[in-house]
Amino acid sequence: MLDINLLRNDFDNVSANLLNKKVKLDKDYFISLEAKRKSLQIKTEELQAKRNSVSKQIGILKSKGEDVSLVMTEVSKLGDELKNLELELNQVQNELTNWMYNLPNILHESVPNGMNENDNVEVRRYGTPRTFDFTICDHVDLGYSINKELDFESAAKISGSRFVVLKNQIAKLHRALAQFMLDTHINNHGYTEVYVPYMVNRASVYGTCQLPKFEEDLFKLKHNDEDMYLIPTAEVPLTNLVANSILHMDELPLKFVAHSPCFRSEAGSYGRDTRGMIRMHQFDKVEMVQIVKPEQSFQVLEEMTNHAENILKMLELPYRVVLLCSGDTSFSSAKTYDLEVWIPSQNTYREISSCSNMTDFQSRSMQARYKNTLGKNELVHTLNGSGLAVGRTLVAVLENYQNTDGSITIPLALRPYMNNQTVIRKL
RNA sequence: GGAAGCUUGGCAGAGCGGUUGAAUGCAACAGUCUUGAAAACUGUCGAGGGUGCAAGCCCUCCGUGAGUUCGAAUCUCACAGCUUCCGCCA
Repeated sequence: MLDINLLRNDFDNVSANLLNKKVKLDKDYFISLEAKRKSLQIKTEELQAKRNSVSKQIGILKSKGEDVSLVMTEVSKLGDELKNLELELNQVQNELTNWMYNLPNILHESVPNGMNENDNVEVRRYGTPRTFDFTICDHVDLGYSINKELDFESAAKISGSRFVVLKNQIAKLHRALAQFMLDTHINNHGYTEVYVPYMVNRASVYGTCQLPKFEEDLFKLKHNDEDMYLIPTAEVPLTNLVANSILHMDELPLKFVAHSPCFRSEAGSYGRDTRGMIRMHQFDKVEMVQIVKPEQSFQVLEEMTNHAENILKMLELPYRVVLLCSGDTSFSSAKTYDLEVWIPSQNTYREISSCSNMTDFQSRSMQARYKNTLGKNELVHTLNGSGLAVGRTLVAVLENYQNTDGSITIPLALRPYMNNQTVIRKL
């Protein structure tokens, strides 16, 4: 959530910034609601103060054994008026915070302006897409001809569309990828491994700001009359680890990494990426999260992007780094780099990781703070990045490492995780 | 699923319905002493919000939500979480 004081003091600048995210703020609405809130709050607190002091007087008078009936009748009249005021104030405040929760994060000055993904800026490239001297297959055909180890048919039968069943060598390759990614981030990049719940409560999804705006993207469950949500990314449980806490300066930065399934309803993406396992309701991801001091967050974003890139480098997959333009930067993010891996069958780069600096946007809703050098409580900055999406990495490996005979060469980095197997082929 | 106990500040732990936002201890921070550190001593020290140029003043918060009362950490109800015992279970 944005800082409401930013709007009170500098509405026009905030408004101009958010316009780049294609969000138009209603100034009149905000100003009138704020005015209403202010007068109501002042009146309410005045009455509360009066009630408090009179009640205190009653206590003092009674202890002296004096008569209190006169004061009692005076204060008892306050009751109804106060109750109504409190109710009204509550409504106005709810409306205001609700409105606030629907405003996106402010963009960093280094983010280029643009409408959509066409305006994103390529920052750098790694590797050269391989030239094939035979007709290539996409991962669906490859997986089918390798003993149906990539099995969409079975998944459709037992669950529906946008699910996949992996078997035997490909299932093992999928597992190897996740293990390899985890180990690399733990051993080379200094992250702490965390195992997290795959269902979280409502407060957690509010904490990382997926709610209230993106409810329809989530899978929702009922448990004991309470809403539970399947995590759309491990970012939610990992980041909420520091919700409602005050951290010590020396604890920062916190670096968490988790491997988890992710669940997304993909509402509104009908017809997009229907073939293959690019867009699934359930996919695995290795997620990095960092909790850092505000002044370091943009430096850390560069580092975290490098951490994700290292996985692709070690797998020797061609990719490029893209700085998202204003219109393509997500709701909670101030700045985002996407990593796009080369997908031969589509003859293009496809998103495989997204690294974002959420600045204090999430920490404000989570109340995640640290005691700074002045001894003041200050909101931390939170960052997250995929390191990487395991399913899409599997796609990339299958397609980039395919051979004329339909077999797949296993990347060197993964062989230790595959009993030193070198090739996946039809058995 | 059944039964009992518990839930207070960063932690531990007091708290007869009335100047209690909360004793005390630890931790933390600042200072004195010390070549430096430790110890000792002195002082500061919960969070969120409103208002104000500011100093300050005010409001809210003792698991969560309702209720009783002029007044609730303290009483009532519901729910949740934790601990222990029984049942079931991977």
